[in-house]
Amino acid sequence: MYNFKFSTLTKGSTVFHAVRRRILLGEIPSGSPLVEQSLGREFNCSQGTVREALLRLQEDGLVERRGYRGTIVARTYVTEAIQMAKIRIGLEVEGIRQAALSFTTKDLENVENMLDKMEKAMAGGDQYAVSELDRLIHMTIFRASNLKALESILMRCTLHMHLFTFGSQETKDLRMSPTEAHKPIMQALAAQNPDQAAEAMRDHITQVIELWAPPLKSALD
Amino acid sequence: MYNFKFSTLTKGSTVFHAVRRRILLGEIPSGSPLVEQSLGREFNCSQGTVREALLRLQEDGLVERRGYRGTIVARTYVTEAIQMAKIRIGLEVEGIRQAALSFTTKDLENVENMLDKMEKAMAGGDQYAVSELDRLIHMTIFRASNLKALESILMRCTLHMHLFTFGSQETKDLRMSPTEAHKPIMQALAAQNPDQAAEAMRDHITQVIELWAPPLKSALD
DNA sequence: ATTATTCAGATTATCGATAATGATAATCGA
DNA sequence: TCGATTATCATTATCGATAATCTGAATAAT
Repeated sequence: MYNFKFSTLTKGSTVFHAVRRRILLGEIPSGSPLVEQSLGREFNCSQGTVREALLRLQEDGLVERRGYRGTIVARTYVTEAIQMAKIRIGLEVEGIRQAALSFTTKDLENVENMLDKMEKAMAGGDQYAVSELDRLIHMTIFRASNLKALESILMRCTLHMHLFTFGSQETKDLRMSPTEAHKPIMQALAAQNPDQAAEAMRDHITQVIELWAPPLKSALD
Repeated sequence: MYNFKFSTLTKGSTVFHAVRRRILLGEIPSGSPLVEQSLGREFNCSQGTVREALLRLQEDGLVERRGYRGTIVARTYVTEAIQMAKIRIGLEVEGIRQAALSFTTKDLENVENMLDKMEKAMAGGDQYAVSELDRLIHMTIFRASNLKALESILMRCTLHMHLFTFGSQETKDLRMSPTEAHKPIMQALAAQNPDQAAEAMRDHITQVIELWAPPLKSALD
C-alpha cells in the first residue's frame, strides 16, 4: 500500500537521464560513439531499452543516430548555435508574455523554491544540478504560456546552447547568484506585467549569452 | 555489384512513413490512438519496430506519447501554429540567405526536377505527393545553408503547420502552379543573390500561409 | 598500382514472449 | 449506500536471442 507513486522511472528513463547527464557535463565528448549493447550491459538492461533512451536523446538533439553506423554525441557549430539562440529568445520572450497573465502565486512559490535549490547546488559546487535547475525554471515559466508543442523545440535550443558552450570553452566558476539573476523576471511575473516580463527575460538571456557564449553575442543584433 | 545503395528502408522506416502519411492526409484524425501491437499486426512486424517508428513520429511532433497510457495523433492549436510559423519564416529566410551563396547549378537542376514531379503529382491529384515534394524542395534549399542541427526544428514547424491546416479546414483544390510559386526563389538562387532570395522566400511563405491558413496570417505582423 | 571481392567484427534492427503499468469495472465490508 | 479494495483488461515496457547491415582490412584480379 502507500500508493507512493514514486512511480515512474521507467528503466529507459533512467538510462536517458544518465546518458544525458554525461553528455551535458562533457564526460562524453562530442562525436564519441554510444553503443547500444555496451550501454545495456553497463545499465543492466536490454539493448532495446537503451535504444529508446537514444531515440529520446536524439529528439533533444544531443545525439546523432546514423542507422547501422552507430550513434554519436552531437556536434555543435557556431552558426547553428546562433540560430538556436535566436529561436530561444523569440520563444521565451513571447512565452513569458503569455505566462505573465496566468502566473499564480503558487507558480511563483514553486519557482522561488527552485531558486533556493539552485543557490544550494551552486554553493555545493554541483554544476550539473545548477544547469538542470536553471532549465527547469525556464521551462516552468514557459509551460505557463500554454504552448506545449513548442516546449520540445525550446528545450532543444537550450540544450544545444549548453552543449556549444561547454564544448567550446572551459568552465567558469564565477557566476552571479541565480536569485539575483532572475529577480527582474520574478518581479515582473509577480506584477503580472507582460511587457515588463518580456523585457526582463530578453535581458536575462542576453546577459547569460554574454557571460557564457561571447561568440554568440555579436550575432544577436 | 552495382552498389546501388537503394539501401534501404528498414522495416521501422516503412512503418514510420506509412503512419506519417496517414496522419498528414488526415486519415487518422488528431487525438486518435495509435496502438503498438495492432500496428505491428497490420504491418507484419513486431511491437518494438512500431515503437521505434512512433518515437520518430514524436520527434517530428506528429504524435504524443504518454507512457503507459498510449500514443495519440498530435493535436494543434492556433497559438502554437503561429509560433511555429514565425520560427519557420525566421529559419528559412536566414537559411536561404546562406544557401544562395553556395547554391550550385546541380542543386538548381535538382530542385527544377522536383518542381516537375510536383506539377505531375498535382495534375494526377496526388495531394500527399504534392505536399511531400514541397517539403522536400524547401528542405533541400535549407540544407544548402549548412545548418544541419536546425533541420529537424524546421521540419517540425512545417509538419505542425501542415497538421494545423488540414485539421482546421477542408482541402482546397485550387492552387497555383508550384513552378510559378517558386519562380522568384529560383531566380534569386540562380543569381546567387542572398537578399533577393531572402525576400522571395519570405513572400512565398507568407503567400502560402495566406492561402492555406488565414488564421495565422493576422498574427504575422 | 589500382580496382574488385571476400570475409570477419562490430553494431544496429527485428522478433516473440513476458513483465509492469494505469484505467476501469467488480467486489466487499462498514 | 458508499468508500475502499481487488480483479480485469488494454497497452506499453523490457528482455534475450537472432538477423541484417555497415566498415575496414586482407586478398585477388586487372
